[in-house]
Amino acid sequence: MLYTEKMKDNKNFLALYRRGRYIASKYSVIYVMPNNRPYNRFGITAGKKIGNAVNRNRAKRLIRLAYREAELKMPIGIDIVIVARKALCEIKSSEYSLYMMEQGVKEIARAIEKGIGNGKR
RNA sequence: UGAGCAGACUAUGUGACAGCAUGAACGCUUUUCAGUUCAUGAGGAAAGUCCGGGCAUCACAAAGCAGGGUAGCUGUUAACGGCAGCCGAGGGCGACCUCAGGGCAAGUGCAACAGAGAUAUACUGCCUGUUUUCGCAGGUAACGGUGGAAAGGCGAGGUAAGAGCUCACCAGUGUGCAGGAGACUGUACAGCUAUGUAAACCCUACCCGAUGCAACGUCUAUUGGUGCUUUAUAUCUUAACGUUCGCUUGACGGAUAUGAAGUAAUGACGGCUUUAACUUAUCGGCGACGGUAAGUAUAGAUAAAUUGUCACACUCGACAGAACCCGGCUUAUCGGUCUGGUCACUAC
RNA sequence: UCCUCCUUAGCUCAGUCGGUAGAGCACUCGGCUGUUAACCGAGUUGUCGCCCGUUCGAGCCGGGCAGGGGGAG
Repeated sequence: MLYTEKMKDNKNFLALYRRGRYIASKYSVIYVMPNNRPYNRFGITAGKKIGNAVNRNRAKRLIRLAYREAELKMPIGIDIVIVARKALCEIKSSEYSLYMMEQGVKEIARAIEKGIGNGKR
């Protein structure tokens, strides 16, 4: 990935869940928050609810793929965490990529603008 | 042809484009990052973590107790609670399958309800004596019912009635002899009849030190507290304290306080994949397995890699994802293929 | 990676050493009251998580699965 780091620490995840904005859909929940850095930080959550190891790995793969394809359109300087939902492992990958390219990026951009607005207030 | 038994193998395939991880080479560059090309890239259960072993550490890793495990025999193995062959018991017409399969003839405990009586007894009975009868005393345990189990079973003799009291056969126990590596089998004799339950306590034989790769090792930033090591001073003494899951013994370290110096944590790297390895051939063995020869190199990540889309083919694709590594066991699973026995029916 | 515990009525829990499983709340019916609540009386409710085994007989003993909780690094 071009300008993205992996997010590893649990405290970053927790901070994002508490303070970030979220975009929910049938397949996933996307948390975003500006981080004031020259790069993005990216994390994936695939919990036990989704299923066994095969399903969790598949969900992670699909999210990574979709993020890679949509990366160029993303705003820079945000923390982003995608939480997989159960419906994600039953669909084709193209469907989720498409969703990410068309809706996801727009929603993220809008959420970031709002988030910055909130921060200023 | 149908039904059934045992064992082994396999786990969609091919192509195009895009993408991921590791390694090598190339070129760029002080180096790194990024790039190009090539190679390789999950399983039969990778799972559950139920056993066993390697490896590492615990200062020595010791002895006993406690605790835990195993339980026909012989073999196999690094080891095992696995596996193979055999023995015994049970099931199936059979191929074959199942068995925690040592000891209640050491001790203790438990056995509800029913039943006269549950480890010792006498209700209904039978017989003898006595008695007008009722009943009483004695003998006896075959018959009756209860129960999972009633003191060997069944038949004959015997007797007042009966009883292993006697005999034949059978079951069980012990001893001798024969066979076998052994479990055990066969046979002769003897006295005797002994309820079940050790997946109840327990006894016998054998085995087990503990903790787990987030073990552990190397390098390194910072230093307020904390732990450890070294050293100086003071105090206490040969008993206390500390060390190894519990207890005892042994062994080892003298201990505590204060000051000074060093070191550990964090992070990175190693451990991390070449082996009790795999494939083929051959030899030994009924077999598990072992020996020899040749060949092969075949995941190693750390928020964690094998995928996505399209096309074609068919039997239309189940269960499911390595995390230190092996040998098993158990559980999940769409199907398919092959081999060897068995039974029934039909035809020749 | 490893260690432990639990699963019983609709809910919360008892059930020691094996012998047909209970308590409280809830629910149903009747009484009391002008009516409701409270109170009194009576009653219903279990594949003891699932599957094997040991035993004459398992909620209980042994083994294997499943689900859930807690803990250590």
